Amino acid sequence: MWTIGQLAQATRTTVRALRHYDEIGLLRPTGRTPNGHRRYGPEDLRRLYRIRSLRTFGMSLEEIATSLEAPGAMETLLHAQLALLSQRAAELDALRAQLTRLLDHDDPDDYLKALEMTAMLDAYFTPEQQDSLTARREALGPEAVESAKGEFRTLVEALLACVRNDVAPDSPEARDVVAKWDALGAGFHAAGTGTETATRRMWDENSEEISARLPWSTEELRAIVSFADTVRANRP
Amino acid sequence: MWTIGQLAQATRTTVRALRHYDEIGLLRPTGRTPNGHRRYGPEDLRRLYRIRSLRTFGMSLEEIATSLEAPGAMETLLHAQLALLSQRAAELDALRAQLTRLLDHDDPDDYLKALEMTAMLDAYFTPEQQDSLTARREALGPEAVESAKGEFRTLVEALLACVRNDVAPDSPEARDVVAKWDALGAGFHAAGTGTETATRRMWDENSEEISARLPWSTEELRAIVSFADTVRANRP
DNA sequence: CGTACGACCTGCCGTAACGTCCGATTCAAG
DNA sequence: CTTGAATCGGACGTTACGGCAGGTCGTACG
Repeated sequence: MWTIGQLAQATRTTVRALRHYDEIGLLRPTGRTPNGHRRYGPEDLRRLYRIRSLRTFGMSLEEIATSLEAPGAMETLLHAQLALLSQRAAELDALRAQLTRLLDHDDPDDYLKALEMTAMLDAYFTPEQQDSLTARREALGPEAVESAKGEFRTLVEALLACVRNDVAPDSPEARDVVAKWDALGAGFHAAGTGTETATRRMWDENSEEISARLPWSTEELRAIVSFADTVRANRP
Repeated sequence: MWTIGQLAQATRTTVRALRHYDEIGLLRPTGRTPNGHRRYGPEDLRRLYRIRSLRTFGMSLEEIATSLEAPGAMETLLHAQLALLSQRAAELDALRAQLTRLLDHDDPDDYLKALEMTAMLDAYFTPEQQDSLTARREALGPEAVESAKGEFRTLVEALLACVRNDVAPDSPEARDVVAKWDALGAGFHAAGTGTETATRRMWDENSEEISARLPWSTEELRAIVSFADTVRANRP
């Protein structure tokens, strides 16, 4: 039989934790001395060892309580906990990869924009969609991505010119530049992933933020998007 | 300019979280309408994106606040966070391996004893010491471990016989059996790791619990340990 | 014999990042 | 004008304890 201090020292826990376990009914001491001090016996020690062990595996005290009362539930819960640990490990790896990419970025003087982009992507694309996008970019190769950036600028200027000159939405000229525009975007979206509509939503709802890191104003971008919509609507 | 609800929806956060950020001064809205409703501007949105991004990397709101105020601290903090994530990943892997071993154990009908043992090991051996012990066991091979278990039982019985028959602690018979006992234990301890003294402490402080899963009583075990001590003390 | 000290007791507040619920306003629409 | 949705501030709940306050008990020391 041990006092609470002895038990805490023997199991590398704290007196406070043991009192907490007593409070919530997880580990009641075998008895009390006449003056009210807790007395722990060998059975309590064993139970405490089980508790501490399950806690290192990340179980909550409530889960531990139920698993210790229902003997058959133990194996199930341990397997569930293993699955949970594996899942968390996978998530952690993904996060680590993401953070590594961010730190390896070619523009290391300003992480703020990159941070905003990751959060924006998180808000608009599911993890699978993000994987699809990066896979697509990697398949295209970095030089293709760079040339796409250049083409993007050219197309934006061309569309802007159309808008400024009031080019008719059903003219072959307008149709040609919009077709090129759509083809450029399509190169980055795998079919059936929904990345196109997500991109569109992101573009619509964050045009101000997106324009903040592009050399055109919100109004200009909005104008060309609306113009492109009209052109598509007027296609045969 | 957006209301709190619009901002929450656009960034996949919650109204409550935004109010919380306002409360702690992490993200103050640009202004308020005359009636007191919060109004968020583009600058707020960008800041929120940074906040959410840093949060997915596991930073606390306090860390985020400091890193957003001090622009130079950002890179340092991101690297520190990457190191932290890597460390947690390693810990998670170790836990997963431990839990897998426990579930693969050859005695699957009773996890309770195994759980008690893992907690006991955690309490008495540092992680390095535990690694050293398992490495030693694996180097010896499973058949050697099994034969050691048998030899262990034989030696315990021999020591018990010595105690019961009041064999003199300086007799060659006693010295022989204690030498064999020490040699058996030494086979599992790598030199300089401190596992021997840790094992001894564990044995002394948990003799009741250890005896609970051995076919001898606490008193018998205590008696042979004390006898062995005497024999060692009487060695030339 | 008094007292100082250590170990124990109960009870209460604090933590991080919000979730949830409350009653009171205020907005937008019909 | 009324109704439903959105917003406001305030308060409490969550997890697994840490820490502190104020009181009790036993013992060792001067």
